[in-house]
Amino acid sequence: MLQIQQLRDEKERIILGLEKKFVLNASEQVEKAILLDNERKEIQSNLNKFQEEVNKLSAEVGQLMKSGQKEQAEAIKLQVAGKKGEIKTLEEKTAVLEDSLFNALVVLPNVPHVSVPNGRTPEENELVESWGESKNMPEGSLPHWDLIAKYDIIDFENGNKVSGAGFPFYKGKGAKLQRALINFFLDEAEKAGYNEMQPPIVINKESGYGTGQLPDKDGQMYHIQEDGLYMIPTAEVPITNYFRDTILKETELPKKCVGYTPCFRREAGSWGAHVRGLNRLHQFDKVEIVQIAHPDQSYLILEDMRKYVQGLLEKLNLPYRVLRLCGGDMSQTSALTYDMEVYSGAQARWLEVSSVSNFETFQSNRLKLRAKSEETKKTFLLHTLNGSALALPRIVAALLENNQTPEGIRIPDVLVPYTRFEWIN
RNA sequence: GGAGAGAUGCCUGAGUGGCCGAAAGGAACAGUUUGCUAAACUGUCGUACGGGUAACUGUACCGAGGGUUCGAAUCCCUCUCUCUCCGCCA
Repeated sequence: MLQIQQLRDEKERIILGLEKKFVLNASEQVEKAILLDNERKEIQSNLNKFQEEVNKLSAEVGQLMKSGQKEQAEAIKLQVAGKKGEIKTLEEKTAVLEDSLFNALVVLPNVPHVSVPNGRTPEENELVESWGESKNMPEGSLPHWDLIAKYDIIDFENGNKVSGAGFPFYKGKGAKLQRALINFFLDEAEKAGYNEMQPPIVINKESGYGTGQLPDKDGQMYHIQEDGLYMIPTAEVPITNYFRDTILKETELPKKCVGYTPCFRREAGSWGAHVRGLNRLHQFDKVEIVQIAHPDQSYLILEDMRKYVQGLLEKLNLPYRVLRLCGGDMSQTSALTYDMEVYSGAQARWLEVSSVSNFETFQSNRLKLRAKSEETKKTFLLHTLNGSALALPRIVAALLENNQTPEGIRIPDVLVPYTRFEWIN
């Protein structure tokens, strides 16, 4: 959520940014929020004056009672009682205004970074770099869903029976490959200085708001109504919320965390073409990296995280490209997002395998995630960043497709110590 | 799930209606001194929203939300959470 102070201080930049994300009536929405806040301030300072008077008078009553001047005390009591109605009214007005202001702010998306390209559709994303040869596979190459069936490593039919579409069983070498990838990703992250965490996979409403999944993506999360809990769509949510309501020391920064969790997405409405096999699931595994950074360093750290993810893809020998998402293709909460896409030769298309983002203060504002400056002794909001490192299903799909041979599927060298087999055949 | 106890600042913990935004101790930070793998002393040490260039100042916050009262950390109600014992259990 944007801060009202940002709207005041950088109105023009905010409005332009919102327009880059195609927010309707951006200028009017910003103006409306500022007006609401002006009104709020006025009423609040009015209320504070009344409260000050009441506090002073009440203190006098105390003094008078002590010195036994009962009658004067009674007179002042009446005075105070007269102001109570006014205070009540002002309090109610303040509450209503605060609520309206919140509602006006919470619907605004984050403002994109200056480097974010203009554009509305995925085609307008900017190609930043690419690695490896993205060639189409030779004649007779199979897409991963056929390979899965051929080697019997993932079972969609029984997943369908037991849970529903999008909840497959991984079997035999398919299951071991999952385990290998998770361990490989966690070990790599640890080497890069990330602290491993195993977070809860259900979260409460407050956490959903903290990282911005609520109210925006309400329908995308599985909701356990009876307990008021949501199943996490990504480990970003519990790990970032771990730092909710905290004031860190500058010397502790940056905080680097990594966690593996299953992720759950309802993906309501987006079922259809292009989602065969592993391309889109309701439950999938992902290793997520999260950093809490000083505002001065967050963009350097973002580059660092991006390079880290690219390094993983290179170790797995998967050809990829890096895109800087355009305004229209970015999420509500992000200020700058890089997508990593791996080329699937057999499907002849790019598959998004990772998304690395800087949220600046958009999440930390709601999270109340701050640090205290050593010099000024003031608190300030920190920047939050995260990225998939990596999400399994599409990595598995790409590995299967790109490494298929007549003899079977070749496991990349770096994974063999984890799988303890070299071929799926 | 049953019974009881509790929730105070970074931590421990005092505070049962006005003198409490809150004692004391610890931790941390700064300074002084003695000196050397530290000690002693002194000082600083919550957050948010307003006003002010600033010093400073007003208000709110003692788990959350309501209530009583001229006045609430302190009394009442509701909720949440924690702990202990019992039950159940991976």
